Amino acid sequence: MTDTKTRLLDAAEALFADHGIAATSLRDITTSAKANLAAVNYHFGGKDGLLEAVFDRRLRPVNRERLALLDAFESAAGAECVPLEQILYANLAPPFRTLEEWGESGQRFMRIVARINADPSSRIHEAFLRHFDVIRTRFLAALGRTLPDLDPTEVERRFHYSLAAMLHTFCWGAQIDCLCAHPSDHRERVFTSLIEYAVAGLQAPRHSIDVDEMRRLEVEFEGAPV
Amino acid sequence: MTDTKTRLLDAAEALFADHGIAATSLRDITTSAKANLAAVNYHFGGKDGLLEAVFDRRLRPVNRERLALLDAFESAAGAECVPLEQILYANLAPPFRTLEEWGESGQRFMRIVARINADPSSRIHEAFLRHFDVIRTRFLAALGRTLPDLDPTEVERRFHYSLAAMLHTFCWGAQIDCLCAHPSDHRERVFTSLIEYAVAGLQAPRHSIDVDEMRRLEVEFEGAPV
DNA sequence: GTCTATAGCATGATAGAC
DNA sequence: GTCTATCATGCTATAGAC
Repeated sequence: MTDTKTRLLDAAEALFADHGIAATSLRDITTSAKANLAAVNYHFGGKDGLLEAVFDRRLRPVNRERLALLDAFESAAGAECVPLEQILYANLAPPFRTLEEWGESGQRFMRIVARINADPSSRIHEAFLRHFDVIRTRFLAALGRTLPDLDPTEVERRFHYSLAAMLHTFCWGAQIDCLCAHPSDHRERVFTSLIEYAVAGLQAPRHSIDVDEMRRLEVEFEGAPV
Repeated sequence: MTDTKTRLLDAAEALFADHGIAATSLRDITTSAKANLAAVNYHFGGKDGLLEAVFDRRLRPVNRERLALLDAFESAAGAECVPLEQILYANLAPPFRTLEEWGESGQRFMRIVARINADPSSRIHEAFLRHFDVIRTRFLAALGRTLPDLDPTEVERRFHYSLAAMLHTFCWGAQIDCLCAHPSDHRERVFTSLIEYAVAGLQAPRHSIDVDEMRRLEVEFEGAPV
């Protein structure tokens, strides 16, 4: 039998992911972990501490690996800028590897991450964001070097779009048909698909679309029978 | 004074968005709405009914407008396929318009949508998804016609990436510096930025990246000093 | 370090007067 | 349609035995 602390973390991770964080009570967790109700307060100081410990445990190694990968690619590039696909690979490969190595548990964890990310009102949201401070800075810098002609504001926007696509995939991967149509090579395909999409998006030419023209088209058809 | 039902909807929308759904009690809502505690059960049958009514109220007109726009562009295209940017415009313009027309209230609503979307365990999640059944089918069909050479599975994946970028923007728009650096023309810029990014992403060439090569590069640097 | 027991409070829902 | 009053349940957190 693993120790109480680990059993609590495992149980909390599973329940938070499956039923939501707010909907999961300490009773649910301690019952599932076959631990005592008071154990949570003893080991983690409360529910918030437990939640923080849950994502600390997995997020820390993932983000360390992300930085290591970016370092490696930057070394390989020397004075050149790092190719876009390598920057995205450095960002995506570690969580995907976690998904594989941790199995069900990894999938559940990613769903928790997606949920906290979408809920800025969560009390631990700030602590959550702090995990990404360095990541954000380093990856934005790398992207800026590779896309020198793009307004830094626009670089940041597009970086966020790419992160959103990734998080959405982790959150929905198990449920959207198209994302798991072929279970065997599923993850590998999605991984490649995400990078291809984001590389193209990040490189999108500016002023390539004419919004006003579509507005005109829209007005033309206003009041047309629906 | 507006009627109780509307006041309850307004109060619930604001509180759900600002503090989260689970963290908002019926007491918070009825107090804020200057209504009686029992009013929620009378008008909506309970908390879930209220939540469903909250997003029904705004989602229905937005999705109706989406379909109307797509219809208009398909009419304009005749036998041709609808250009990608028009399909994305039809999907994006209605929620952006809502954001403008409803002001603060619209922003809050979008945050609720993003939150429910990221939380598949919510009891009303199924009801939520039903709002998008027709949208999903119609837009996927249009995309498939415009991208005939792309595997339908891949079309669906990329459609999801694009939706994710949009939702993420609605959820974070007010908080990420880069998304609101220039308040005056902020929304117009983000709107255009999103379409440019998604159009490029949807058109991404397949097999344009070599994952294995990056894996080799990674192994080469394995164990390098971090 | 783990347990039992319980304090102290907030919750969603409802019954029934008006 | 709106109110008051209350029920039954669930919650987190803690005190104190072992």
